[in-house]
Amino acid sequence: MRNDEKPAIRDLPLFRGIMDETFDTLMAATYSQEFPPQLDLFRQGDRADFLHILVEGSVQLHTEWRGREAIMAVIRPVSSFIVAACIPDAPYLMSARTQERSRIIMLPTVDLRTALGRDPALAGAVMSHLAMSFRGMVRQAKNLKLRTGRERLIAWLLSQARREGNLHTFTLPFEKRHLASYLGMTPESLSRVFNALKSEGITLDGSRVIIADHARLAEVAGLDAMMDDLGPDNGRAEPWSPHPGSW
Amino acid sequence: MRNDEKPAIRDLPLFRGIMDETFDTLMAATYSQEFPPQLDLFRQGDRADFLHILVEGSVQLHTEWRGREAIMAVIRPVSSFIVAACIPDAPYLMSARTQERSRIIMLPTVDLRTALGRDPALAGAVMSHLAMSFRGMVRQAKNLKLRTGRERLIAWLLSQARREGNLHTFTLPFEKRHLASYLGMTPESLSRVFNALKSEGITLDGSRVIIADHARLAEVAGLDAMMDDLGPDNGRAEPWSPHPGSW
DNA sequence: CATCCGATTTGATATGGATCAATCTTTTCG
DNA sequence: CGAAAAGATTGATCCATATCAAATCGGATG
Repeated sequence: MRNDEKPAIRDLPLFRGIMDETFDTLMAATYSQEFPPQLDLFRQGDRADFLHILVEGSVQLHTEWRGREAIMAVIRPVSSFIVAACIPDAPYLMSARTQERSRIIMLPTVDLRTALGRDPALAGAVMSHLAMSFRGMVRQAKNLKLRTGRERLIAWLLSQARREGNLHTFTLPFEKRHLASYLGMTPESLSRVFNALKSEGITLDGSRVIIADHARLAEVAGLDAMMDDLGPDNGRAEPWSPHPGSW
Repeated sequence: MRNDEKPAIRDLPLFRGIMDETFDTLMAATYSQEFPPQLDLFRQGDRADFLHILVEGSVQLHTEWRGREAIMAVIRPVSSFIVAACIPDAPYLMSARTQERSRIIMLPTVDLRTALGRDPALAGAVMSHLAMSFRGMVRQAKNLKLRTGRERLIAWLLSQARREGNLHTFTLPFEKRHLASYLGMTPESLSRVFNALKSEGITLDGSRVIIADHARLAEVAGLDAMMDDLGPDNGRAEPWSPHPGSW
């Protein structure tokens, strides 16, 4: 592993509070690898042998069934992924492929498990990570059950703008067909919905998204802290009324 | 809390391996309550003050947005729920209501957190629980993205039959409109799909489901260990080929 | 056991979104 | 730079599923 990567990894939620000794032991057990774009890292059903940490590039977690496929998540650096498969030593539920050239640190689950037994703080960190992962997936399922494709797109665009820190404009971080897949629709439908959104003040210039009036749209679209990932403080503080209309 | 309930609770994945002292301390902090049917236990957005353990009855976790609502999970005894909201001290992402008369043990998150700091085994257990919860929600999201309503229903029926231990017949554990909501469709659609499934050898007698040829259907329907909850050993042992066609 | 009310089913219709096909754009690479 | 490939858009059509309305069914209750 390269030394300039260490600080960022050390600062991951997964490792932040743990003992230096634990961290060093873990890092000593890792392999670091550079992967070309579009490379399959593992497939759903494979035994989860490694905890992965994405240091550079980006990775798609996707799933396939009977010839259909859908992107479940896109990972960006620096973050760990598929922790949940490593803990119970179960097979991966999703496949992974690099989206672009990526550098990935791989930690054998054996070593993770050993460290877990030794450093309670690590267990705590893993716990938090899993809790947040779970909540993220709940959000995704809620989106799929309660919103139409159009609504999911608007919500995603607004959330993404917030994450990027620019409420007015940002560049799509992946191809439109992948966004479509992530949102659970076809590329054709996505294209049409984008067209329809012009009237709402959302315009496209290639892969650049321009949002005319973020605040108004967030209101109209029903952006919701319980359903959308609204940034770092998301769902912690509660500046909204928890029971609208209850008082 | 009633004493005859203790053994079942002690045996929860969440508490199984922990120290007796931890368990006793935790139990001493709990409130036990009996709730009538259809009672709201909490609503999404509420601060997560309690870890819940369902001892008797059944509970629906559901979610609402703009007048639409969907059931995300149905909990049956004995099991803990909404652990994931307690860990990071975040608001509930789902609302809960009793489906029938239910007895619920409530453990203040404060006490849970104290115990977590004292007993590493508890942290381990929570970790496992969260990992499995996450995987369950991934399965649900995969279902929604990759399958049609018809396919989701078939998969659910077959899985349910396995869980109940009778591959041939079982009784629906809740009303059809709730099943529809859980599967992400309207009651009308569910009814029509059931009708269409007669030709596949699935018949309905009131709330009794009869499956003519489970094995054949499981094959035809593409029941999949990576997507369906196939029972206790689900996704652990690997009696299937991880890469169909790879050798 | 008759009544009532909610759950379910059935029917008719509307619509979101998929599919298939063709064209246009952008990127890649010799 | 220019051809080829891949991605995106547009158009036409089809299908799954929602919606709205009405008719049954079935269980709870007095």
